[in-house]
Amino acid sequence: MSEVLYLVCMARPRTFDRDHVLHAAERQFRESGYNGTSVDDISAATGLGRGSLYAAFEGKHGVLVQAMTGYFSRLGNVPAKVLAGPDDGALERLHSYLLRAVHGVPLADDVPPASDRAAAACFAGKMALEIGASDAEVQRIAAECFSVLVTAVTECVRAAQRNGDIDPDADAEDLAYLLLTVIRGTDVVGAYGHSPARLTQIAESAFAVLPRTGRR
Amino acid sequence: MSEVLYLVCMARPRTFDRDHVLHAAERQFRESGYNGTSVDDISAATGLGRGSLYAAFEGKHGVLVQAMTGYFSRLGNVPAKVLAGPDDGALERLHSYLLRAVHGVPLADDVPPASDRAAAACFAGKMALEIGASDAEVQRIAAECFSVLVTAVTECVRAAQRNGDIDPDADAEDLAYLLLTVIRGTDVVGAYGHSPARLTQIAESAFAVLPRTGRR
DNA sequence: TACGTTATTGACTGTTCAGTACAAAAACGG
DNA sequence: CCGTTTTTGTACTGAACAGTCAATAACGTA
Repeated sequence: MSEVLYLVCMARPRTFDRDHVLHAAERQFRESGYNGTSVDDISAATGLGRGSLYAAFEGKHGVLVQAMTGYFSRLGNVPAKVLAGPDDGALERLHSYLLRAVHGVPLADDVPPASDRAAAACFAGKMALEIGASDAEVQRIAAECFSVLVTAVTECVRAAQRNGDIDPDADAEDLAYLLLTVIRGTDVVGAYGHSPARLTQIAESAFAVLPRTGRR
Repeated sequence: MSEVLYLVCMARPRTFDRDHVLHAAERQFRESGYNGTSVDDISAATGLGRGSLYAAFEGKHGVLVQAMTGYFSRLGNVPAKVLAGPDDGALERLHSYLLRAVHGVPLADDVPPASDRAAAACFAGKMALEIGASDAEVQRIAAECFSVLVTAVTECVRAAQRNGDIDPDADAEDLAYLLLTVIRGTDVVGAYGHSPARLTQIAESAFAVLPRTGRR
């Protein structure tokens, strides 16, 4: 055969932006859930044909996994960034984070406050609750997302403790788990149809009950 | 014809127990979600043929709605019963309820502590999060479940306030929403794969941060 | 301009889906 | 034992499903 080893040879470049496609798929999964979304839905939402989808990712499940990974790498470090800073303002950063988080998770700088409820809930959490019990990989990614949040919030609580705002006897990690459980809980409560004002109130209550220094 | 008007004539009675069937369907929906459950799955889980299913309920969606309604009427009044009582023990009842709720919602008297995680999460909450955004009826039923919980917990918080255990200046309903948000949140956190011990810790933390009388 | 390579496209496959139709069987009062 | 009504299981239907594939298009290189 005349195979002359064309080692350096460019082929047709892909015309879509990978991250953009995964983000569109994420929106679709958010809206309809995993089992409620068909490959055609993904195809329509992303503009990619079925063939391209199977070539670039690995079928429906591959799209989900990579969309979750993309979600994580896009927003996973936002809370840490938002919560980091001098001990002085730690409590206020925690307060501000809580209020924002219940309305549209790790808000990126440019992302609007949350178009609707479905877009606000934690993507990883929603997928974990739907299929995490029977999909170890999904559960793993979701757990990783949450773990990063726990670390960031714990660190901020510790900062507030150092600054004398939060009771130094309290376990910082326990408080972090509590606050993040509240945030995840608002995803469910929001799904019941409660108003944003109610969710804000819940976040304020959670902040208000934090054990402050010198109160007892 | 020889139609002699047999007006009074009993026909074949159904052999299955309606509530039992709906409970089995609930377990299936819990395990696989709504969109992840096929009518054949329901048929297998309940032991009923398709014909009987469509005759007794109204297709898949009808089974879900009636299973949720059954869930509500089966367990909806349990929290109120568990939380009701003299002001004296209100705080302890709240404590006990919190601890039990995170491991397997409105525990009935005979129901074991929760076979697995999927069985522990609130059925209404899980369905609401999966399809509530596009299914008004499901959202309505779920919201009704939650509303009853809020009422029961609020009442218990008020009792604890009257007894001097909880800060009387705190808004009882706000605290109830907060506690219930924590409970719902543990459904999500549990889906991440966290241990029951962790969920217990979260519940204990939530209880510990409740504003007590005379602390400030 | 011709070639190798990869992306894209849309049609195709066999399967599974929700819902319907229907015949057979079962259980009751008479 | 009979007539009636309901249950019950099965077979069917058209649509939707996930996944595959061959043909075509677009590129850098020679």
